[in-house]
Amino acid sequence: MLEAQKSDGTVGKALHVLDQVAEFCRPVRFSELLENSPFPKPTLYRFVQTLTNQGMLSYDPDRQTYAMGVRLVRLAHSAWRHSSLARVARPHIETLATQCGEAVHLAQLDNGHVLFVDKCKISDHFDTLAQAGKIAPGYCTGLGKAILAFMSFEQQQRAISHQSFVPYTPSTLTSSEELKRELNTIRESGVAYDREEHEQGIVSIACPIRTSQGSIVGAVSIATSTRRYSISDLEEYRPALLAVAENIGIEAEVWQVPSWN
Amino acid sequence: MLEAQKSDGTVGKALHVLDQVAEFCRPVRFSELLENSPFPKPTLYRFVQTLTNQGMLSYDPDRQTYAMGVRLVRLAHSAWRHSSLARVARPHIETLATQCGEAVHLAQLDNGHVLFVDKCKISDHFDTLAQAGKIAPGYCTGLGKAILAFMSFEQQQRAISHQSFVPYTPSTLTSSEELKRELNTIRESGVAYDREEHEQGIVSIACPIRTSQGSIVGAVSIATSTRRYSISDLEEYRPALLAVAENIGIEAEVWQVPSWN
DNA sequence: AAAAACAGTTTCAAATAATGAAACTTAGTT
DNA sequence: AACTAAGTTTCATTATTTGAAACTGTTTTT
Repeated sequence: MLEAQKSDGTVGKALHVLDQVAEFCRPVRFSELLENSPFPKPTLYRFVQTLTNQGMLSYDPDRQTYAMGVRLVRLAHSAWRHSSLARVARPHIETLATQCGEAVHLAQLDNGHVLFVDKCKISDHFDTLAQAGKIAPGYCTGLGKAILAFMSFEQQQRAISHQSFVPYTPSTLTSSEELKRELNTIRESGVAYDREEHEQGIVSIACPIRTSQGSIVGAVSIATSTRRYSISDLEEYRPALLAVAENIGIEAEVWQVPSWN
Repeated sequence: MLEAQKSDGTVGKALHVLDQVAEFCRPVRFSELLENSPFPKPTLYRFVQTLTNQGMLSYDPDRQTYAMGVRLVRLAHSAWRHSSLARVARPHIETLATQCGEAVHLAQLDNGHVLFVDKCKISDHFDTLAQAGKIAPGYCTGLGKAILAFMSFEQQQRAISHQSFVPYTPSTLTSSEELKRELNTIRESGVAYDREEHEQGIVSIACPIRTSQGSIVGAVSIATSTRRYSISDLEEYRPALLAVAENIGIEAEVWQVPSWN
């Protein structure tokens, strides 16, 4: 499912180990890593040692487990400031969140997955940091579909092939054919919906953030609970959402946020 | 000043390049990197290529610059959840921030530098994410001195040797001797002060977060502006601060947050 | 317009570091 | 005490990294 090392030598392999540890979403033992690893025991062992030395992993001697290291949060600070849309988009999504009183999300795509780079919800403003960096699937979220719909054909093919099509809820799209049909609709209308496809009771309206040349850099969405509003209620914010996405796109271009085209 | 690769082979070198890029605090050209690099041109070139392939760096073709890549924010999400004090400390520092109405900071030490892992200020709650992962010097911040004061002798020596002793303000301690004297005082009193040593007009009171075995895991501080309060006003919050630090220490132990002892 | 300077990229043989089967050392069971 | 599983080390083999030098393309100077 996840892969990234076509032929990037030792460094690529070591980074793959980092991904593996991250995927566990909890501190993990060496033997657990070994089971899911393409590398033989001593090789994996040395990678883990090196990464720990380097502060990319941290080792808990009591529990004998490895977790992601603090050095990453230092490095990511810089990433967040310079390579993500978040810094540029922050004021825009704050305004939008205040305006509609719902959770506003901002995402980029990272290797086929929707990467949340910022979140803004007026009622619980302390959740932000815990959310940034979180990943969600591309095929069953508003943000993901909005991004996928506006990629170039080759990128889209590649990204679609990375999707797992796990049926999270009854409304989840479960095949690349269904997804492609939906993406065509989205490309025409300019807006994507999440109709409880990822989580029961959560719906959202999302739209792509693009540069003036039309290259996709990310997506914004407004999410809400079905207990409060329906999809059609969210329609109300459509113009505001589109306007925000456009403004972010323009600013991102000026600030030269890297896109993937 | 920064170093981390004793002998960690190719992977260590590649990660050193990442650090280099991060240090620039802005998108950087290959040639700029080369000037500050211990590696010969083709070697550095290949590292940068590999890291870009891997999404650890991102390349802007228009400006021909490299910046930290989005993959880092994904990886750091996991780091923040599992290796940092932040998750455990969050409720405690929120309470403290509400109580005193000033900015509360949480830090760990990363290679001799104070690494902000969380920040909580009631009046501008959207600054959090932008702050997490930021680094500050250890010798001239309340948080840094609180951590340094309670390290083992060997660690302290190593950490002190990493300090630059740049005189940010007239009150900055500018030699290891002065710093060591101050650290002794702090070790006795259990509290560290920043008397406008890093930034003119900003003072803080900080105290260490330790496990029951006495090993240091981080520090909490309350910071304020001299235009509103003086150091002696902050004294008022000393008991609350100490209590919060103790509680975080206890919880961190239960949750097995990795320490550096 | 030619020449020079510069930034970025490729080549290739030598040097070095990574590899993994097997052996070994612990720590935890039966 | 014997057994088992997890973690660590060894070492000859193999594959990757290395960097001087050469090359290409772009910009600046003459």
